Formats: sequence, structure tokens, C-alpha cells
Amino acid sequence: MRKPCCDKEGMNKGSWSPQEDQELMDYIQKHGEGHWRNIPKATGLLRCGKSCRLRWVNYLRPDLKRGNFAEDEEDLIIRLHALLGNRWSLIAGRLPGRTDNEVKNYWNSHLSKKLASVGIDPKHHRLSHHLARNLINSIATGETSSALEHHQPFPLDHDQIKSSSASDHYQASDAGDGINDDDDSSSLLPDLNVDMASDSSLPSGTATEDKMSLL
DNA sequence: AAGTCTCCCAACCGCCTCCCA
DNA sequence: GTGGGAGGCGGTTGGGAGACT
Repeated sequence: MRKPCCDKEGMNKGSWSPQEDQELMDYIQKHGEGHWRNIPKATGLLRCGKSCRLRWVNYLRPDLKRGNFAEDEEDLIIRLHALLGNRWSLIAGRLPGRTDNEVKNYWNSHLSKKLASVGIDPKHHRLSHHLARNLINSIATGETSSALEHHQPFPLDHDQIKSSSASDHYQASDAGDGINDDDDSSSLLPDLNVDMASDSSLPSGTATEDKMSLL
């Protein structure tokens, strides 16, 4: 059995009170961030260090933006998620004033549903079989997919799709099958030519970081 | 108006990685 | 080289607020 991160006996759990917030802010203003495990001792807060860090990072930090996500932020999250998957901290790092928790929550509650509603598998960023078939048919007949036209979550270059086979860019998703989990996370990013094969750990300065700079 | 349901988001949990002795 | 401690991360949960019946 793994040792808990800190002694939870006598620790508060759940929502933070304004007094607790104030004590934590006072401490960080005086001593700066870090040494989270010292904070309960130093301040008398009945919170474990990890909880203090989380509260600061997700809620108390002065540079947090808060409020609704702008359209361009949504767009960027979708693109970055297609590129990086559930690496919320990396995604949040590209969104000034946003936290990984905020981005993750927003994705789970809004964006994944939004993508699903237009027939895109939010996990793999691929069209559903049904929509993919319609798209390919409509391209073949010279029509445009009404679903994509009305609901595309971010700009799709239809000419670019037409210039090659649509299936080169948009693979129908086997939603729920769990197959192809590990490949082609860039299927909605035809313009980025993303190669995730080299992206196992993503330290800064990797090829993926370079490609992210294109965004 | 009261009860139930649904959704959102803050917070927790446990695993992973990094760093240092 | 390695073991342990601390921080970081992503998945998950639970409570509260609003919507619905």
C-alpha cells in the first residue's frame, strides 16, 4: 500500500473558506511558490501541501483569466488536443491565464460534446463513419457536407480536402472500439503534418514543441 | 412550491517524474 | 547507481446550482 502524500488525520477537506484562501495568499506573497509541504506547518492551515498547491494554481493565482472561453481559445484547445491528446498542462501552457484543470473541465463538459454533436470523435478527432461517408459522397458529387458547413468547430479547408482523397485526412472513427488509439492523432490537422511518433515524453524543445509553435 | 434530475466545476486521489543526498 | 521525498499531472468524484417535471 502506497504511503499517502501527507498525514490526512485532522486535515480539512472540501471547499476552501475565504480565511484559508487569505492565509495561503499571505504565505505565498511572503515566501513565494514552492515548498508546498511546509505550508501547513508554517501557516497552521489544516490542508495538505498538495491541496495548497492546487488551490493556488487553479484559483488564487493573480494572473488567472477566469470566465468563459473565447472562440479563439476554444479553437486552440481543439487543435492542441488533436495534437497532444489529454496533456492538459501542455495545452493550458499555450493559453495564458488558463489552468490545466480549467481546460480539462471545459473540454469534458463542452468541447467533447460539441465535437461529438458534429460527428467528430473527440477522442481521436476523426469523423464518425456516418459523417465520413456523407462527406466523401458529397465531395464525389460536388456537394458540400451541410453538417460540416454549419457546425465546423474550426476552419476546415474544403479545397484542401478536395485536392486529395478526403479519406487521407478524415478517417472514420471506430468509436468505442478502442482501436487505432495510438496513431494519427492529427487527422483533423492536415495542414500541420504532425508526427506524434517522436512524442513520448514531450520535454521542452521536442519536435512537437516546434510544431506547436506553428499554431 | 417541492422534489428530482442534470450539469458544471472545484477538489481529491493516486501514479509518474524529477531531483537530490 | 539508487532510493526516497516532493512536485506535477491526469482521471475521477462529489456537491451545489440551475433546469425540469
